[in-house]
Amino acid sequence: MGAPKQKWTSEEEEALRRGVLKHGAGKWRTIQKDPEFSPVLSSRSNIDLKDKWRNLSFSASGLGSRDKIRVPRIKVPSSSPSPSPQLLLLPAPDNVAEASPPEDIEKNPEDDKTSVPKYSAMILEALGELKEPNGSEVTTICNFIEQRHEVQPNFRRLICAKLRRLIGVNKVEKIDKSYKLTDAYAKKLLAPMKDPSQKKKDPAKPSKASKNVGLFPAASPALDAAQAAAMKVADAEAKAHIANDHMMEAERIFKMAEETESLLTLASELYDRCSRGEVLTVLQSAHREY
DNA sequence: TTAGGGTTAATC
DNA sequence: GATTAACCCTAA
Repeated sequence: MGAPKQKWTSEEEEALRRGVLKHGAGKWRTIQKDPEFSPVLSSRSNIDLKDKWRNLSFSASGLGSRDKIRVPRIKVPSSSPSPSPQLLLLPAPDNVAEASPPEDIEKNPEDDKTSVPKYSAMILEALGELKEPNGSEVTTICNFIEQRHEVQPNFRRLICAKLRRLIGVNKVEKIDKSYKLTDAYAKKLLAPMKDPSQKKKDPAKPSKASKNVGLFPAASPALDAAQAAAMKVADAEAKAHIANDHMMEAERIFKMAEETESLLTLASELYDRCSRGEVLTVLQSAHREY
């Protein structure tokens, strides 16, 4: 079709990172025009910067690229204020490397059966319970999911992707800007629960409804308990990651404090000596420091 | 100008 | 076929 996709080079990525550090996320035009970065980013528009940053953030939040180490970012409970764009800054690559791979959201082989379709399941759950005749908007779906589950900061985009996928497999249909379960799929879900004749047919076989772990009220208390346990484990893991992040940040601040203190000491010493009439050159001062 | 939703090409 | 990254479109 059009021009081939222009892959971002590591130089461009680095320039973008530094640009965001310098001007903040959201100042794409400023970054793009900054003489420091414009030579590298000349072939990129401000929109490109925004999109790339979004992709980078997306990767770092645990859903990202194949070739990057990803950081799990589970939404912090309401106790933490909504982060400013600055706080959403990606960690430097070095820091990212410290974090454990965030496969736990959707790719943990341990709980594949429940977590792989997790977001899809949440969507289906939401649509199944919202039951809005004209479908539910993405925002409504997201709000519903947010109220019930721990989600990542930018899970909304993933929800959109999942919705498209569900449309593709005929489980969901799109009406204007809203989404609802397709009649066929809704019937399929309800049939095993509602149709008494089906119950009679083969009670030994597990019904389809019982397969929908996490979708609708679980058929067995054991499933309920398993789900609850899985949620708790995921929650604990998320908290551990957050704690780790905070520790790293604390260490960084501590180092900065140390550096600042030594500078302060140096400055006051220089001041003392100068006030005693000593003549100091910059070289002397620098030498003394290092 | 930006954010966010959507589409498409590339890759696995 | 699923996922990711780059690109496009539109509303605010």
